[in-house]
Amino acid sequence: MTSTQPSLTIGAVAKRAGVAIDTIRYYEREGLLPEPLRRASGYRSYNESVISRLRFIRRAKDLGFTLEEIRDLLALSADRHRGVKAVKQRAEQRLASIDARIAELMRIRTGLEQLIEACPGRGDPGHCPILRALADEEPQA
Amino acid sequence: MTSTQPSLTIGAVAKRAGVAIDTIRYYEREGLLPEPLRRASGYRSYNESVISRLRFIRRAKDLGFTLEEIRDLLALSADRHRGVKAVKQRAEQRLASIDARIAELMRIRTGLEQLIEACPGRGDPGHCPILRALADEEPQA
DNA sequence: ATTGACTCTTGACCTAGATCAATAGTCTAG
DNA sequence: CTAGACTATTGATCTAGGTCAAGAGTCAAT
Repeated sequence: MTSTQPSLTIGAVAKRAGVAIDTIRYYEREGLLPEPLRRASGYRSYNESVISRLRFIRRAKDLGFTLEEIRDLLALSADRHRGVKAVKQRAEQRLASIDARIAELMRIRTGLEQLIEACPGRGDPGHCPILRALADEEPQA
Repeated sequence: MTSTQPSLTIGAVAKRAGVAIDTIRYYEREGLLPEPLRRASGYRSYNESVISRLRFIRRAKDLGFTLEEIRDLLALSADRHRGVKAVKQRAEQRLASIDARIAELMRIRTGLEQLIEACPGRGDPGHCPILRALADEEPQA
């Protein structure tokens, strides 16, 4: 209904989407953005849809998707009906890898916290549990 | 007491510490390992202490310290008395940044999980909440 | 003495996701 | 019409933490 073809320049797109011009060209090279129309001069000519696609990319990045995964999501999102199942699967995979990363960080966190609690913060480095844990005096065989 | 100077080659050190030869030379360039003695031939000649230092580096890496932070820790650990306080502070900073990273991942996790739960996994992509959230139809001004 | 394994240095290459520089051409307001 | 802003392409650079290759020299066992 309100579909116009305003022919945005790359600079205008960059400003409205909040990304750098170079990033837009980079995404185009990487296949995350379709090749835009060109003016006679060679200038890229965009319509409004590129703005929402750039926002899609940013949101997906914020959710921890890599650009490669995002390229995949974009392809799936264009596949009516068949795409939805695959998109949900990708999201579930992403969730699992986030959970794994959180668990790993929690494990690290626990170890580090115990060391900090046990360290008096002064005195002989030989008695500092942090340094001792890192050095881990191997037992003399 | 049991201090010998076995004059290890870089290959023997690599094998015993479980790292690649190139990694040892890289750490040396980066200032994480002291420059070792050399034989007349130019071969690096190590004593046992480099093994525990390499283990120190690996453990610190496992705790999420960057090589730069580890270089700092190593310098502090050599500073008797004054070092301990600073080491504890570094560990506390590390803990804080781990906590921040966990919190960020939890936030992402929550958002993603809600989308997954709301997605039926089939049907029209226009109704898939994951795709809708990413696309985020901007309200027509 | 030879041979095969080891080591030396220098410098290039890798991932990911951009960012920047150089040089040339284009657009637009006054 | 011109000045200044904008855009084009190609290719280099950056971070972090290494990894690899080439070419030359060394060591140890036979």
